[in-house]
Amino acid sequence: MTQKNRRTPKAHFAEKLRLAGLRPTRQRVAIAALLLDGRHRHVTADSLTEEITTAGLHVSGGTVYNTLNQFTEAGLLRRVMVHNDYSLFDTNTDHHHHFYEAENDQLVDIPHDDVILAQLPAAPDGHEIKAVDVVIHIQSKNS
Amino acid sequence: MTQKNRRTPKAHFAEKLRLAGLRPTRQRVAIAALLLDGRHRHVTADSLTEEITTAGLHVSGGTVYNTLNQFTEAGLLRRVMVHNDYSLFDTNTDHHHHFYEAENDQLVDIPHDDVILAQLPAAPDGHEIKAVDVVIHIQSKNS
DNA sequence: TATCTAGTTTAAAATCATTCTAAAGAGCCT
DNA sequence: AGGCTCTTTAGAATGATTTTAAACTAGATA
Repeated sequence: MTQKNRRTPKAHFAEKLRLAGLRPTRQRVAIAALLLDGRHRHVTADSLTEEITTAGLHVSGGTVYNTLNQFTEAGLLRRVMVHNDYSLFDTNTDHHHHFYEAENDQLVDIPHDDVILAQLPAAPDGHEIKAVDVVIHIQSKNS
Repeated sequence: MTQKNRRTPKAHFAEKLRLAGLRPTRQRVAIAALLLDGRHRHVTADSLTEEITTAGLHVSGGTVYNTLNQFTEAGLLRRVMVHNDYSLFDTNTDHHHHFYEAENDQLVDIPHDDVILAQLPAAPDGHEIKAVDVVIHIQSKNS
């Protein structure tokens, strides 16, 4: 069982980063390999750092934050806004929405088509709509 | 022109606070008079502190934060989630949505009826929907 | 392959919004 | 007025994130 996960080799992520306009450094490739493998999930600077450590690697705190921001800027990640305690990033960049349970800080994806916006207001003069985010706040029934 | 704004006297706000389960202290009444006069706007701990100062009053930083949180908890204010730089509070607690322009950190209300949600997913098992927030991210056309 | 340079990473310090603390003060009930 | 609890206060503490300045590296060039 010494076989590493090689389904998606480094070169693939390096290329992905180049296409996104980011120089594929060792750190960025490592983080891309962890976050951009197609699995949809939500991460924080903290949880990502943990993953990196678990993978036997080390990336400085500043770089974790920088990378998360750069990936988001480049459209490889999506920032989810549900509270102001710390930043949440979604590895699913497709257009979709979220359920959020504040009590347990639980975030759950909602497929795009499960929400139908039958009518939207026109953007204010000189502006255009970039994205529409729907957050459905939920709570457990016995509260 | 030494006449003060007395359209909504202190007693009115003290009563409002009592109904909300909050002891009407000098500071809370002062803040209520500034925020709960029916004008719809968005404030931050900072902008509120400024208003208080402009009104010739003083309330400690801790109390400004506590009051904002307590008012929100009591349903007198609504927290708006559009970024994680600092907390934003909306004096309009009616159900409504927002346009948000990140570039200038501009937040604009959208009347409730201007957004029609024709279909929503069912809440996860054991949960119920508490609120649905729609944030329409916009940008100026020449960017 | 050696060299260069702009872009990156690093650890540590700095920032900044927000919360906590312990002591002083103020509603409000009797 | 007395007293009990909840509040306010200034200042310290917290914690996520950003900044710093120096060391490093990807990638282009010679």
